[in-house]
Amino acid sequence: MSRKKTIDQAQLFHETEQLILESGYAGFHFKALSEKMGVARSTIYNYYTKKEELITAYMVHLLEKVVENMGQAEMEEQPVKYLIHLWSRYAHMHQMLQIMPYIDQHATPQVQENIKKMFAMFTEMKLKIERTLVKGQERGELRTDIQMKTMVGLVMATIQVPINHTSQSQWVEEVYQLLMTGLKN
Amino acid sequence: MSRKKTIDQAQLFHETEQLILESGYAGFHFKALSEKMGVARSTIYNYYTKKEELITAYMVHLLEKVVENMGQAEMEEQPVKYLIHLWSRYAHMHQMLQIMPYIDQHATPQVQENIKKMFAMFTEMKLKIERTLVKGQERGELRTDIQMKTMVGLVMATIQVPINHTSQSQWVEEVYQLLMTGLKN
DNA sequence: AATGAAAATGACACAAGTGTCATAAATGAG
DNA sequence: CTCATTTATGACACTTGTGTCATTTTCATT
Repeated sequence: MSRKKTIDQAQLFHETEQLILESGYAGFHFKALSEKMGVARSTIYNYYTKKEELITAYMVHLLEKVVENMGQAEMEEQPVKYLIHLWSRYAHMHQMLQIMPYIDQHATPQVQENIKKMFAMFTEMKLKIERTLVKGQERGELRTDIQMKTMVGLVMATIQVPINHTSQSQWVEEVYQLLMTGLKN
Repeated sequence: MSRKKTIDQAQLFHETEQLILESGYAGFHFKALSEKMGVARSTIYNYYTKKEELITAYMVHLLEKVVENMGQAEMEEQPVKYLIHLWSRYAHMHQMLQIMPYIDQHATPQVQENIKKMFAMFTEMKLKIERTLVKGQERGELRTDIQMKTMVGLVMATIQVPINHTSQSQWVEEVYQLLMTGLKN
C-alpha cells in the first residue's frame, strides 16, 4: 500500500447531494464537484469515470437507506404515520428523484445496472406502502373502494407537500390527518 | 411586408413543450428544437435569443391558461372536484414546472420578468385554491382544524398521483374521493 | 419584371464540459 | 534510505451547444 486517498466515498456522496440540490442536474459536473471536494477534476475520474455513474450510485445508496427505514413501518403502531414521518426526514429524496429523467440511461453498463436497481428500489417502496395499506384494510381501518394504485400514489405524493412553512412534527401531524380523514368536515 | 414567417408562435410553443417532456431540460436546446421545427437553428434566434426566454415565455403561457381555467371553479357545484379534473387535463404542467430550478434566473431582463410573472401565476393558483377551500369551510363542508397552507399543498400535490394506470375520469373520481374523505374507512 | 423589406440560413468564433494520459507526489515496506 | 506502488494532477485534444452576422431567399407592392 502507499499514498492515502484524499477522497472518501461518504464525502463524495455528500457533496454530490449538496451540489445537485443547489444547482440541479445541469449544474452538476465534475468541475464544480472537484472544487467542492478541494481536489483536481481529474482525480474524480479515478473513482467514477462518468457523472451518471456517480449520480446513480448515490441515488441507489439513498433509496436503499429509505427502503431500509420503511421496513420498520410494520412494527409501528401507526404505520402510515411512520411513513409520513419518513417523508419529512427524506424531503430531499423527492427532489433528487426528479432528475432521473435527465440521466442518460445508456451511458455505461454500470449506469444501466444502477438504474435497474433504482427501479427495483422504487417498486419495493411502493410494495411496502401497499403492504402497509392492505394490513390496514384487513384490520378494517382503511377503505377498500379505491384502487390500491391510486392510494399508494397519493401516499407517495404527500412527500411533495411543502414543509418549509411549519415545523417538521406539525407537518407530519397535519399531513397525516388530512391523508387519513380528508378535507371534509 | 414581405416573406412569410415559417415559424408561428403556437407551433413553437407546442414543439417546446414536446421536446422538454421528451428530453428534459438538458435535452432542450435550439439544435434539437430547430430539427423538430424543420428550420435552421439560427432562425429561432430571430424569435428568442436565449432558450431561457423561450422556455419561460412558454411556461407563462401555460400557467395563464391553467389559471384562467381555475377561475371557473367557483361557478361549479363541486369546486374541488373541478380542480382535480383540471389537474388531469394539465398533468404535464407539473413536469414542466419541475425544470424551473434549472433555469438560469438572471439570463436576461426578459427572463427575469417572465420568472416574476410565473411566480405571480403560481401565487394566484394557490390563492384560487385557498379561496375555493375557504368557501367550502364557510359552507361548513370542509374542516378548519388544519393550516390552510397544508391543505392547499395537498390539493396541489395530487397532481402528482400517477394517472397512467387508469382512465382519466376514474382517476379524477378516485383522487377526489381520497382527497375529500381520506384513506380511513 | 423590378424592388426592397423582412425572414431564413450557413459559417465562424467562442465557451464549457468531457475524457485520457504521461508525469509528479506521497507513503508503507524492506 | 530507497523503492515500488498507489494516487493526484495538469495538460491536451475533443465534443457540443451558444450567439452573431453577412449573405441569400422570399414575396407583396409597384
